Amino acid sequence: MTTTIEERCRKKGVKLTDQRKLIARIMSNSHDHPNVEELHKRVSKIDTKISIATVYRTVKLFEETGILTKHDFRGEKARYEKLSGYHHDHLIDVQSGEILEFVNEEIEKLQEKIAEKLGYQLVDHKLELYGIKKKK
Amino acid sequence: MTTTIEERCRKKGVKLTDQRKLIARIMSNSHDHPNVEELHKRVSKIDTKISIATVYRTVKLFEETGILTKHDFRGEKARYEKLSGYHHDHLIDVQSGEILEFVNEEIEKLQEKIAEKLGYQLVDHKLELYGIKKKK
DNA sequence: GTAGATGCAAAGTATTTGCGACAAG
DNA sequence: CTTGTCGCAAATACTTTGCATCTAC
Repeated sequence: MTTTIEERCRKKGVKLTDQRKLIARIMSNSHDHPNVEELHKRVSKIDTKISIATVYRTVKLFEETGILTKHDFRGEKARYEKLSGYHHDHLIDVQSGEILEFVNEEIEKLQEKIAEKLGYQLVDHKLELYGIKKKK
Repeated sequence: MTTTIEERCRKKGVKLTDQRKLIARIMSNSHDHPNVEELHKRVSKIDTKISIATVYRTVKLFEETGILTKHDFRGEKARYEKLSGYHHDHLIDVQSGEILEFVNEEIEKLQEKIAEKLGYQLVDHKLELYGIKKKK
């Protein structure tokens, strides 16, 4: 895991500082979508000297390097997530704030088709569902 | 058009000030998705005294009243759009910044289905496609 | 007349940046 | 060594808010 990130950094000529390694490691082990403040809190537990400016700089760098993705969910501050191999979208529980991930091939294909019809080649997309839990 | 907005305001007990009427009118006549700064520029041409704070307060109010919707497209400042009767999603040209609107029933239904499968009732969603124009 | 709206400037948030000290390659 | 990074604090960008004044109803 960490090796992969380190390799990716080397390939891009990105210096591997302790701070970056730490942020990479924490994000690799995080299975949620922390915002910068929360991420800073997590890394601070290990490196008490790390500044939030470095966290901001690093997530931005990692986003450009393709290690993290940024999410701007409705009304919230930016959250980050490790870029895992498989693509997925999100469903946000508007009551609890919980975030579920899902994959749906059919919807992916439809999006391509729509873009095509409009004369565009899809380079990216964002699909967010907002819902409330059903009681059975 | 304007009548409708005024009616909606009365129904909600929202006072109809000149500033609000003006903002409503400008948004009704706008067929794009201006951000607050741009909207303030447009209304300022007619009412040179209107403050940007009022524009911020009004778009927020109109959003809650169901007159406008807010969009947070990737990396841009918040944009607003009049809530027209029909629902649509957006395709953003990543090169020119142009925004196209589209409707696709199939995708709407799929989203419902996905939410359902996850045990949720859909209350809202956001679908944005980012693409580059194809040359023929 | 009164509750609520406005304009202004000041205060918040979230994020970025300049700079001298420092560390990676 | 040299180039890029770090921590810090100051700066920026966008948005909200306190307050005295004014306006819709």
